[in-house]
Amino acid sequence: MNIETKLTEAILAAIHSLYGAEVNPATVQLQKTKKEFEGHLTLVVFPFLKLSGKRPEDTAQEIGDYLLNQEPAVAKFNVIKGFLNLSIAPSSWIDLLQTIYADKEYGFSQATAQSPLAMIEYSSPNTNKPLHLGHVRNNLLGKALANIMAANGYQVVKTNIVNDRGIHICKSMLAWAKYGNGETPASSGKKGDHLVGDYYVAFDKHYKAEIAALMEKGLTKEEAEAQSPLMQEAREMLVKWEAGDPQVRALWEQMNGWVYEGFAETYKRMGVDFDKIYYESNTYIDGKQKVVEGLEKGLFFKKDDGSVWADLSGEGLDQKLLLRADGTSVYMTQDIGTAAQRFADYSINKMIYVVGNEQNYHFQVLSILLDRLGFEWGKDLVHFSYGMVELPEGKMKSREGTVVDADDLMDDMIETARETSAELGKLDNCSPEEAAEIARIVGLGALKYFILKVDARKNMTFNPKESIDFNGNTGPFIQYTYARIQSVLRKAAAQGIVLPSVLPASVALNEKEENLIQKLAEFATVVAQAGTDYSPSGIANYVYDLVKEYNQFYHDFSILREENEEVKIFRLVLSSIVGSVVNRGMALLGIEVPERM
RNA sequence: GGUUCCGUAGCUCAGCUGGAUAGAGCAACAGCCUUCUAAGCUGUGGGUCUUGAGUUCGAAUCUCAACGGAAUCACCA
Repeated sequence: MNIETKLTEAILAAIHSLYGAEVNPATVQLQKTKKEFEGHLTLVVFPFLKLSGKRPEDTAQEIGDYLLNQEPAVAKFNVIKGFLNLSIAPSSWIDLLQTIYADKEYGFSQATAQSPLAMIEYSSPNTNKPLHLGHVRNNLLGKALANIMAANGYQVVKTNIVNDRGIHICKSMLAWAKYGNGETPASSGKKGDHLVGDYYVAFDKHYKAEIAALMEKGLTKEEAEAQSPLMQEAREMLVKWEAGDPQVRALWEQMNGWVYEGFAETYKRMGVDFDKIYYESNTYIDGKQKVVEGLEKGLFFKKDDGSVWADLSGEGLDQKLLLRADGTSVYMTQDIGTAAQRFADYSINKMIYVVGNEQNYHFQVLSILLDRLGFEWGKDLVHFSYGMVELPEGKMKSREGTVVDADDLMDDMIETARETSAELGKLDNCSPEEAAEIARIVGLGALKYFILKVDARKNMTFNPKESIDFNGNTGPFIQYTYARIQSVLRKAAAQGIVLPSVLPASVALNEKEENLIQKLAEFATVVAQAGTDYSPSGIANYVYDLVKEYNQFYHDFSILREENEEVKIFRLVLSSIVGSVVNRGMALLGIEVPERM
């Protein structure tokens, strides 16, 4: 049993016995003892002064005496002001470690068919351009969140809503048809999403040129934009698409197909995946349907021009458009339709949308609308809102060409990892295949960890040149520690040492070992906390703390050269547990760990 | 202007269900590789936790206000 839980119970018993009072377990504040003081756990006694009617020091002393007599886990204690510092008996540490060691799923809960189902939407790309740095943050957060929810006993469905319709894809299609010479991914050797993205850029270029030419002739910018033949063609194409024009549809399917192939490659490399993908081209009709139903039920209202609105002034918000006067749908309509399809497909208990914080308002509204429309999870939907990724020069602007492409970024990271490994001579004994694999794991690990360790809500700065280094609080540092643990374990195995399944009972622990055990025990709490807080960064920072703690231990105490056989075995087991927890923590973040590096 | 979020070391970030002298990394400086992987370890310097009130025995943490920054308040998605 967890030491903290055990102590909390003992403290409750102490208070009952000493002062005859039942107190709320939440008032028992146990915290880690500060480094400067002796002890492992500290009880804050201030909340109990009213019950004892005594000074803080005396109250702490009384409780300490009681615990020392009644609770075997307490070996000794000291009192400083209102703080009761408890020292835990070594046997309790060993028991705790044994529990963690024996439980391969320590800290995780398995989902059953009865478990609540969480659907997590993330990524949500447009089909007119490749994935960029913003998507990278989204994808990593979404995947990590899915892992964390699963570890907390949810059934998890990962989903993606692809924005595959609208004027943006028509622009790419039109540009390809006009300027493309029939170029395909196969003929050009370009990745499909990049190819389509290039034509999106080409459209913009030609469009800009048209505007400029029209303005030369004396038109205002607005007039020029309205008259641009290219833009008119794009709009006509959208109308044809909506009408189901076979030619336009065929081109649309062909080009989207290229994009999906490209995305699939990027996703695979990034290590993200989906259980179910929805397409807006399929859901927007349902959305309109739902809105019409809502209108009939009197949930929404119609304006004179025929447009349909929701009145949210009761919730302190404005009126929100749901259907245009011409009957076409807007973003909100599509999200309602998507929600309807999802609800029909799965019995969702919790819906989590991983979407940037620029859409906070949208999801506030969506939550209310879904609730009105009768979706059970609508009121409690979670908008897992994350901040923007900025570059040192400022925000990414596609117009200014400062967008960081996801594929390029991963290439760069892996290349940097390869170079660094080579400089350090790490790969001298590896085959080229092994070296490439390690570079991949380390490069991607650096990228993923760098992004995930930051609180998702915050805007973050990403400096491709400087921000990614491999020292300190980074993915490679953690991976490196893991690899070193594996190395020690391999060497031990080579010496014929077999790790026992039961720990030696009477090892004298040093302070570093006690700290490590305490840190390992926190893993379960941290995973649970990350689940309720939707916080991958909580996991990331925990793993770093653990690794840092282990590194100090590693440098202070030799493992394989330890003469006392029992101590050696104990330290090997401790190392292997640290390795296992690090591995599982990183797995929650979607980060691989290498066996050597 | 309304709403939401953020403000902690020179820089990038932890810490936030209120607890003792606020922590890491980077950068700077000084040590440690014939010894389990130096992508490491140790040490030094660096802070009015934006500001001001309030609640409390006790506030970086909770409340309110101000200041600074971001997003949004589109018949774009």
